[in-house]
Amino acid sequence: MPELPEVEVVRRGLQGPLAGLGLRRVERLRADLRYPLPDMDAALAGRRLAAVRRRAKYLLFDFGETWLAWHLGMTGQFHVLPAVAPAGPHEHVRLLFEGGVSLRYRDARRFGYAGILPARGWTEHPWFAGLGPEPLEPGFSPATLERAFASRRAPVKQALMDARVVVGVGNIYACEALFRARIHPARPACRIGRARIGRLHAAVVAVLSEAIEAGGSSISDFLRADGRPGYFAHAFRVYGRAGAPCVDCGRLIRRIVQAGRATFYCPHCQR
DNA sequence: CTGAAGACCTGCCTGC
DNA sequence: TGCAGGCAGGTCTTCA
Repeated sequence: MPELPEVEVVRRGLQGPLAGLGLRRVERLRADLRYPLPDMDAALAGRRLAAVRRRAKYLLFDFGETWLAWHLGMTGQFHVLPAVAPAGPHEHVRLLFEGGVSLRYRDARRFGYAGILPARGWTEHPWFAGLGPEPLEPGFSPATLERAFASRRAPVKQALMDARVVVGVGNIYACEALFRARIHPARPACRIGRARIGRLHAAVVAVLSEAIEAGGSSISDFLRADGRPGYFAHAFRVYGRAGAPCVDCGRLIRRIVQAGRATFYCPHCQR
């Protein structure tokens, strides 16, 4: 499901209803998702949720000294529901807060995963230690892209999706950003000049910001925590549009496969 | 070191 | 209608 905009939209949807609440109990409806689930009840019951944060595509539930990190994988969803609400399909974990509020985790494919981290030093955890800058923070600049691309012969699309270069850019937004920057997705990263790197940086920032503003992209099963869909999918210019006319030049959008992932681009506009 | 491919798992869509 | 096949937004591991 989610790239950075979707995770950020989920974060904002959870922060309002949950921040400040004490956690009573955690129920696991199965022992593992992608990895074995930690004993969240032992680690967190009785603690108060200070805030819901985000790093890359991970949600970080700040319970003071102890944090809960959660990755949604492809199909993970969080829903805030009354504690008495019946379990939805593929519901695997329930966090029961005070006031009859519960947070439910649903995940059809079970690619998601969760871990308990100490608040001090969480950035050293293997999930976070090697990550590149956040794309919407000052640490991400044309200069950081230029450095990261300099030694890379891989196609620029794969370099852009590499979390060591910049976090949060997945398959959809990589395609969209490259279209906006008019760069061919198969061009080797090291063969992109400074001017085009500047355009690509601006395109990444713009497309992610617009997607967050639109509430994320609901392609198949992304839903916000309140159950509403996001609307950015209507704004895709190339993703999922193989055979349809380019919004700029009218020629047909093409689909290729790079490193096992579908790539959509305009062969006329992108060079 | 880099890069490509496979694996994880289920649901949904297409086409026969 | 039924079923096989292909496809899906992310990451991690393995292999060349």
